Amino acid sequence: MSIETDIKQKKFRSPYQRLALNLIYTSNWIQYQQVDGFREHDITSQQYNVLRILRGQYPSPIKVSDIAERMLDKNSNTSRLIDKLLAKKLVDRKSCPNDRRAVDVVITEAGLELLKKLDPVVDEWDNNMNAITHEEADLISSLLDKIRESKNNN
Amino acid sequence: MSIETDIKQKKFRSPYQRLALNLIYTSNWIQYQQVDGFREHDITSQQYNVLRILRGQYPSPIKVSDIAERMLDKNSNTSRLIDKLLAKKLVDRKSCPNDRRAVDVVITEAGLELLKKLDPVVDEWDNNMNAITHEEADLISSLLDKIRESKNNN
DNA sequence: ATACATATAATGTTGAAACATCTAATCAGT
DNA sequence: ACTGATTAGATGTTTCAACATTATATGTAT
Repeated sequence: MSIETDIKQKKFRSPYQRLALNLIYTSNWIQYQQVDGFREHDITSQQYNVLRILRGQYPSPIKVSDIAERMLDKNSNTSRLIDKLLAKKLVDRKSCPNDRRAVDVVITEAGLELLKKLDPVVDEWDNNMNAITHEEADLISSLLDKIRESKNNN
Repeated sequence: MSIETDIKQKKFRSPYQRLALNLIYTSNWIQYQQVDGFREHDITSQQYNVLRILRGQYPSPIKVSDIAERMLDKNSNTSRLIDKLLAKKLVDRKSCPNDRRAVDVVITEAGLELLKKLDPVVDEWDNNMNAITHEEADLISSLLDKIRESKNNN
């Protein structure tokens, strides 16, 4: 459905405004799918995001601040997210030997297994985008990059 | 900056996955701007969203459920959002004469004035997208619509 | 070496989101 | 008209997000 129909707004102040609303709306739409899908695995999208970052580094540990830097939601409270993951034994945490302020985090076997189980589910969500081509997806990605880029140079 | 750099992830499982992450990331990025900008006006993005919906109907009233339907975040608790707006005297609320279950909401003069003050600010955010053209913005919008459309038909 | 600034993570607090439940009004079928 | 189902909105509760503050460790300049 067009964004006009979805939010029942006929006119926008500019194509940019329509795009901004569409981006937020579509992002929410994607995230609802995820929240629903992750619920039965007793994990949140943010926790999943952390686990995936940890897998990207595995078997190397990674500091809490580096995790925070890589998250989609830069405001998330990484300390407490890791508390939750630790309670579920999906990650290990130990003080970093080189810098006693820092804390090293590693994904556990159980964490890796959970991700493995979730991979096909997540792939399926992503592939639900196949109403557009790979090339179109890449085109959007590069245009979004361009949008964010320009603002940083203000 | 490219999404690869922003979230420091070099490889994605597919162009669709990169797009999904980019959409969420960019949506968050847009919303942070808004939260910051609205703060000094003592209003949240969601409250702003409600006010804009109300202005779209002005001077007609609109039911709470109709507001909920038009919101970007379909899960928001519209009742309590309107409580907040009422407390700031930005909206009026009265029982709907035709259906005593329903509640009619109208934006007040103060609400309209606030929106008027915010319009140039919001336009400026939207126009920060001018690293891409109007045509490119419309192209993205229509591709996003296509993505959501396909899922509804599953 | 000391003092001050910065970096890192944890914690405290407040308000909102998420979700379920509840009440009242309306509708639909008999 | 009566029953059950549905709709609309409000409210209760728990968890989480947002933001500020704190504690400790490290870096830097004198």
